[in-house]
Amino acid sequence: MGSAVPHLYNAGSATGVVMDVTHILDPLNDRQREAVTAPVGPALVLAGAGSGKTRVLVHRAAWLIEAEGVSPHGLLAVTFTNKAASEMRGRISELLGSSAGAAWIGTFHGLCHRLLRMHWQAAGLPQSFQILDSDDQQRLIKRVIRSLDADENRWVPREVQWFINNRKDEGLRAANLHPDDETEHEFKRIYAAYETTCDRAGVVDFAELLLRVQETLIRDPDLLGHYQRRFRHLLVDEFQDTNEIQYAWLKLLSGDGAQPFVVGDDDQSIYRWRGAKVENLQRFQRDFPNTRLVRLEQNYRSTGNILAAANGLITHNQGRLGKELWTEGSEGSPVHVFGGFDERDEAEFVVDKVKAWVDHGGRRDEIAVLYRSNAQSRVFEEMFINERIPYRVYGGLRFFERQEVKDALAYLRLVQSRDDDTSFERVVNVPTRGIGSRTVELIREYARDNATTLWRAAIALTGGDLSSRAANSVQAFLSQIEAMAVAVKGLPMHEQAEHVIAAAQLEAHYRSREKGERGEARVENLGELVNAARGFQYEEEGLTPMDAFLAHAALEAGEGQAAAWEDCVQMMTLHSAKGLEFPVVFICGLEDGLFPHQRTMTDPEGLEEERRLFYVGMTRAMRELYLCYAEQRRLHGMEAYSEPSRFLGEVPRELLEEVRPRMNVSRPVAMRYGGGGALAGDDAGTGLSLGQRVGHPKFGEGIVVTVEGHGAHARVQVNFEAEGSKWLVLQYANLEVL
DNA sequence: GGTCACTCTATTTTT
DNA sequence: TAGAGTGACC
Repeated sequence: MGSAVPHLYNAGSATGVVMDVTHILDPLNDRQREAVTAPVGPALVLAGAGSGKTRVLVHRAAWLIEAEGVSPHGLLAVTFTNKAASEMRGRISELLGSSAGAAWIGTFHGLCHRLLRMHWQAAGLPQSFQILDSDDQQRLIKRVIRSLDADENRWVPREVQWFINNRKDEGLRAANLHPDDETEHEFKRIYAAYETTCDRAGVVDFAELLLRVQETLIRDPDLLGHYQRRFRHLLVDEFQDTNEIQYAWLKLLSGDGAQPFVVGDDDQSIYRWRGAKVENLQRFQRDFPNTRLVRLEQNYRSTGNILAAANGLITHNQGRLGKELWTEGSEGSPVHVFGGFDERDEAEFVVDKVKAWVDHGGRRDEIAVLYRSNAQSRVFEEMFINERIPYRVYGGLRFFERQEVKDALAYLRLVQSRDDDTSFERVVNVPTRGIGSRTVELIREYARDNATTLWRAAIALTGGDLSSRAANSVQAFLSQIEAMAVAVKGLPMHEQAEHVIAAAQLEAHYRSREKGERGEARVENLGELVNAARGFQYEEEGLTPMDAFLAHAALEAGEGQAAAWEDCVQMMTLHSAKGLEFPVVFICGLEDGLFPHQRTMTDPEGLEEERRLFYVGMTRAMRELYLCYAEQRRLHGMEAYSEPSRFLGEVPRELLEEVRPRMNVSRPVAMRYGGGGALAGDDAGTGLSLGQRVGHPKFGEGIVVTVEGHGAHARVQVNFEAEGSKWLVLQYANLEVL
């Protein structure tokens, strides 16, 4: 890697000063250096897992500033998560020995938010616009559906939300849609009504942040020109995860002059389901014809065997850009495979290995247990608790998403922006103050009929059509918010939060509603919220501290779990493991139907994404990788039997080592997960196929929904017309093919 | 307006 | 199995 001779560089034509850039180049290998020092111009770095992707980005930024004489002011670096953004900022400053201050470094959403705050007028937003998180968004959509008298059973809020966000991610407004059928028509109608409601209330959802910026820049060529001239250097992390609008946004900002430097890995694209377009990697090369392509394939993380196993697996995917990881390190141990009897057996195995690791002087936080879906964590948690092994589960409810925190925030938001319907609705009757569903319904109706917000509707109604009792309650609520606004004016933020929480009597509310620990925990969280407000540092200009804090709460929902002070086993889904590394990794629940997940197995693209997910999981491991499955597993309260994951059969067999092969398995080990497994729709030697109509002597007629296993051991799931869905062992079922 | 019992459903997740 | 959501009832 590094050389003893200092690297000198003629720093940018402007300065003519010769800089010592040793600290930037020394820690890099040849490929990384090639990427970092690429001539100013579009560049695409295909960075395999563990190949130093972040390092390249960070060093590129430093290189541009120190060697090319680029002002940090002209630098824009984009990531997907707040964590990645702050890491990048920190590392760049560290490398520069000074702050990267003027550079814009942040998430797509964070940067767009910043632009909207600066140019709220151009964007057509109220100055105090508020941000909806997905929970707020879903509630609002639900309300919109009701207000349209659409059938809630047919138009499921979740699905509508999905639809709207997908359209926005594609850059499409309701007005841009041309529905072909009734369903699409209705979606469009709801979308349009949702847009109107958001505009009226001055609220913006996540996807809107991007779309609104995009539209504003297109509408205002001066503004666009300004930013195009300013940001000549764009750095993008995790490029394979960009969606349509993010790509369009980058391209727009690039204009003719900017030099995007993007880093990504098509093999780690695991977010297609939420709109990410791997194709953007190829599109980039087409759209920026002189793109310099650099591949980073040297891996600094895993042993040779682990890499070979991962490489072997991923070759089963079609249409890859092509990349093969290698290492100068040792081969290490083989990849261990464990087949448990059931999920408890699987968990016990992990427990044993954890204990052994710790007994040999290892730390628990060097171990990660990865699984496909969150529900799988339970067995491990129970087992870890029994065995007194500290653990930490990632994911789950985040601080700013907690009910009590959101209630308090809603008060603060109302104080800030009276028209925020989402917040109004949330707290009109929390704590209960005699404003029942009937009254709220009247307010909604009035708001809808008069095209106004709930707040204004409430004001209008107190002087009119409400019963005197209801009118009094509503009036009391309105006055209370106004009083809060007055009382809070000019106070430091944490005192504002304190005041609002006290005035709304939220503590008493939670204490009385949930006795004992749960209620107490909520009260504590309210205290934490005050602390968060106290410690909040804001640097954005042109925005009140409170607006900044509220935006922060929405954009950065906080940690999933309290920070682990103890040395804990790390547990998380494969998705959340991306970007992390651990000496010891367990990938659990490797069974067909669970991983690859049932719902992806019928779709070849979905299956490839699952395979990439497995690849991501494997490449998290530095030294020891355990692949585990269970033959039988309790799922949704029912016992289910399944075959080991087809992916196991795609890992070169010579790299695998069976741990404690089960004695009662008659098939030879090599046959257990051979040859890629049966594809869905295959009859797997049972003579039955999915969708087949069958008759049963007792249950009548039905349709085969699932086929598992082979020959006489096979089990089928049949959806009977009369009896519903049943699992049957083929050997005894006496099914008649119809 | 609050409680209880019943039904329904059941990836992955950041912002 | 468990959690959310709903509707009936007090």
